[in-house]
Amino acid sequence: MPNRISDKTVARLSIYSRLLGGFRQQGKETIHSHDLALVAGVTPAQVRRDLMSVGGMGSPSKGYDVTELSESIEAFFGSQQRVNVALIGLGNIGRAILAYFHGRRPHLAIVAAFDIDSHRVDCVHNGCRCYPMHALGEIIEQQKISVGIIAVPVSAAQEVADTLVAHGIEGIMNFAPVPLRVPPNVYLEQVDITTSLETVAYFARQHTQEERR
Amino acid sequence: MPNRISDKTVARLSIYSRLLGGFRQQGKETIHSHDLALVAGVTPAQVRRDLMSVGGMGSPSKGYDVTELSESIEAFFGSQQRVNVALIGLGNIGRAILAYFHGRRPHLAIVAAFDIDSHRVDCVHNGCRCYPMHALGEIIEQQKISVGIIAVPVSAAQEVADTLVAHGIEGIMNFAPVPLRVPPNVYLEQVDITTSLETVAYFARQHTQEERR
DNA sequence: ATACTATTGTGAAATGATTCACAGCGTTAT
DNA sequence: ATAACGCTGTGAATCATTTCACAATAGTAT
Ligand SMILES: NC(=O)c1ccc[n+]([C@@H]2O[C@H](COP(=O)([O-])OP(=O)(O)OC[C@H]3O[C@@H](n4cnc5c(N)ncnc54)[C@H](O)[C@@H]3O)[C@@H](O)[C@H]2O)c1
Ligand SMILES: NC(=O)c1ccc[n+]([C@@H]2O[C@H](COP(=O)([O-])OP(=O)(O)OC[C@H]3O[C@@H](n4cnc5c(N)ncnc54)[C@H](O)[C@@H]3O)[C@@H](O)[C@H]2O)c1
Repeated sequence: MPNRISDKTVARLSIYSRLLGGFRQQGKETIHSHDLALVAGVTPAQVRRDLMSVGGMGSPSKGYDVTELSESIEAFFGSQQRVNVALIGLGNIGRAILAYFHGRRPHLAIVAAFDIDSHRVDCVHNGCRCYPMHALGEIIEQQKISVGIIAVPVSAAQEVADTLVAHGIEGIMNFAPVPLRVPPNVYLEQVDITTSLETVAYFARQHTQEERR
Repeated sequence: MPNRISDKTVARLSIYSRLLGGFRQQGKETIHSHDLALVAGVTPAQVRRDLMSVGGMGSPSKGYDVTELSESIEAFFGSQQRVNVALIGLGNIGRAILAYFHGRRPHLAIVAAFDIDSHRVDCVHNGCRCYPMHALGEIIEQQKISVGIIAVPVSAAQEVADTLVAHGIEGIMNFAPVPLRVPPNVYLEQVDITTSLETVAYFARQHTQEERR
């Protein structure tokens, strides 16, 4: 593969896509890199660079066609083919995520939840059934699930990851604050909220000190 | 300031700190960059680079003293001075976060929550009282709050951010999937879970295609 | 003591991401 | 028509981050 697209670019394309959806609804027909950059909080040059990845088809002095661009990015994300997601761990954060994603993106849906707690198993939250852990392999295969969200305690996270990998999962979003080991052919996204908050606290203090100078 | 420490390094230091805490508890006295790198999922060279920022005091063939290093990083994060955090929006994700951070880090605590919903106001969740929005300025000043977590709907996020900034907040962690505009002296961390999941789904599919080659 | 080994700390090189800057080109005005 | 404008697409430059590679060094064995 000659030019691989970086994860940063992919993340920004997702943001552009969401913003373009808004512009589309409010009837805006064209948009300039400058305007998209402003609302996305990036530079115009970066918008243009990123849009090259999806074959940026803008016109000078008219900018980009909102509908066309929106559809190009959707196509880039493969909206034609559905990605099914499993959620492991229906605790506080698991339930919040399930509620949040319910019915949001048609091509990207949480289709099954799993937990070891027998009180949670067999309940249906937001149109999604919770299965016992031993059903994991069977359901992943049946429902063609390719992405897993890990929302279990730290102590269980690596074991759950191993199980997911063993059943052929190709991407994992992990909320447990522990670095997971997965094979290189599985894409891993760590969402470490503790670390993020600690980083914010650190730089917040830095700013204060700089002002004092 | 000659050498500013990057946000990436700060985030990794937070991870090292947490891992070192574990090693400390289990009585490990020294650790090598290689071992810390393994559990943190980074390279040994990166660990050593990062530790230079906190004045890395390792010894050849003995490695780093776990207790000493742990305390150095804690000091780097300023554990002597408490950082007080406000949470705006006590919905699904707000409550999950409140439950999660309750009593976890002594020097970094959510001390007040805010919501416009009168049903939520005045309740106490996990030892944290929920105040009405109009009390924001007063409580921020009283409790010396310097960091805000935004967990309100997209439509209200920018307005809440502006209010926080107006009351002197210095760092914001934003869960609403919309890029916020804040002045450059306020540190902003976007936690965009939708975008993260979309990125995972994209690269998961990529991996599949590469395997097919 | 002395030699040997394994690991740190860190310049220097490599890699990756962002920004600059401008040629080329629709669009609009005249 | 033609000129003038302002924006896109992109090569090149800059900036940031990671990795390499090795001299310096503390511990260990002989
Ligand atoms: N709540 C938050 O805001 C938050 C923030 C950051 C990180 N996290 C992390 O997310 C994870 C979950 O947090 P939470 O607050 O939802 O915790 P929780 O205790 O409310 O939920 C954990 C769930 O996982 C289930 N579980 C435990 N072991 C399991 C296993 N082996 N297999 C399957 N399910 C299992 C439990 O039954 C429970 O339902 C933790 O690792 C936590 O550190 C949570
Ligand atoms: N739940 C998730 O897993 C999840 C994931 C990613 C992002 N988010 C984002 O986090 C935010 C909150 O999500 P949620 O699921 O908790 O939603 P929610 O509707 O459950 O909670 C929102 C809360 O904010 C309060 N609120 C609304 N307007 C307000 C205002 N102007 N000032 C103060 N409080 C106000 C509401 O009363 C409510 O309690 C949303 O922007 C959502 O997109 C949530």
